[in-house]
Amino acid sequence: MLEELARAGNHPTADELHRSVRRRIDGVSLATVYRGLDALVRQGHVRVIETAGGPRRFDRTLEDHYHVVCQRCGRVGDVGLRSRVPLESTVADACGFRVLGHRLSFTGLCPVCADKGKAARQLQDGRRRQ
Amino acid sequence: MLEELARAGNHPTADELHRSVRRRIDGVSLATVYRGLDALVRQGHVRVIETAGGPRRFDRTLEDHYHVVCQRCGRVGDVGLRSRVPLESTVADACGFRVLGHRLSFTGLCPVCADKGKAARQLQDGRRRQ
DNA sequence: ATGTTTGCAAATCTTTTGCACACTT
DNA sequence: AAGTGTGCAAAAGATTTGCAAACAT
Repeated sequence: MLEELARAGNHPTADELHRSVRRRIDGVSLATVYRGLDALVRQGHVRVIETAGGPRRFDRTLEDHYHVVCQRCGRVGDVGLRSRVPLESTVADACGFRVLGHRLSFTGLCPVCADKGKAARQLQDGRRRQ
Repeated sequence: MLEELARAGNHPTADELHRSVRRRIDGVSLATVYRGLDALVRQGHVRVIETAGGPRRFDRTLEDHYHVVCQRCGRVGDVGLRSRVPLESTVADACGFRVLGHRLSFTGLCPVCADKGKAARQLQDGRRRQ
């Protein structure tokens, strides 16, 4: 149900999803979206993407994969790569914690913002040469 | 100045730092701590640790290193390990973004919480056997 | 009738900001 | 007097929660 609506965006925030859902069923509150997402996450149908310093995003791809976050617009992309992170036992030795998992994400620029950046730089170069 | 006070905890949140600072200089507001930290970060004297789903923490260790976050109490430890993360160009190929960096952290249990967990488990085992 | 699901508004938590006042040069 | 730094209170953004009304069984 909410599952169906999740495809309205690829890695939506609760708020984005709320807007999408609202388009078909009017009067759905943001709280309901949060509660629905929470249920779906608890049932394992949806995964949470915790991006540092940004709203939570939700992902209906369940296979293990990493994410790349655009540092300009926040858009999130998938990175289908098997882990190359140091073994957890190695880390445990290095820090004294009992290590249970890791969290890895990449930062950069999405295609759209990379283009914008390029355009801006060319504009500057132009001005400099005037 | 604030630098000096940062050693009141190892990876303090703004709030923890505020409490520490307050102990010596009374009447310092949380806003001032935030403003001071912001300045120190901009000057490169302090680094920010963005922990997924928790308050920001601040780190006066400037060398590159990773962190391990206790999933029970939020305590943060250092992990001095050189990166073994896939090359950024490899990732870029896999996702279409212009990849500029990565963020890696480990999750687990700090020594204190690991002990608590162990104690709790032993208690349960005891009950089960009664 | 009982239990679950909602919408709404208010509370929460972390961080930022507007503003007036103090302190400096 | 102009500039900087501060406290306070309010705003901000994301998420959660209490509660009463709506719905379902």
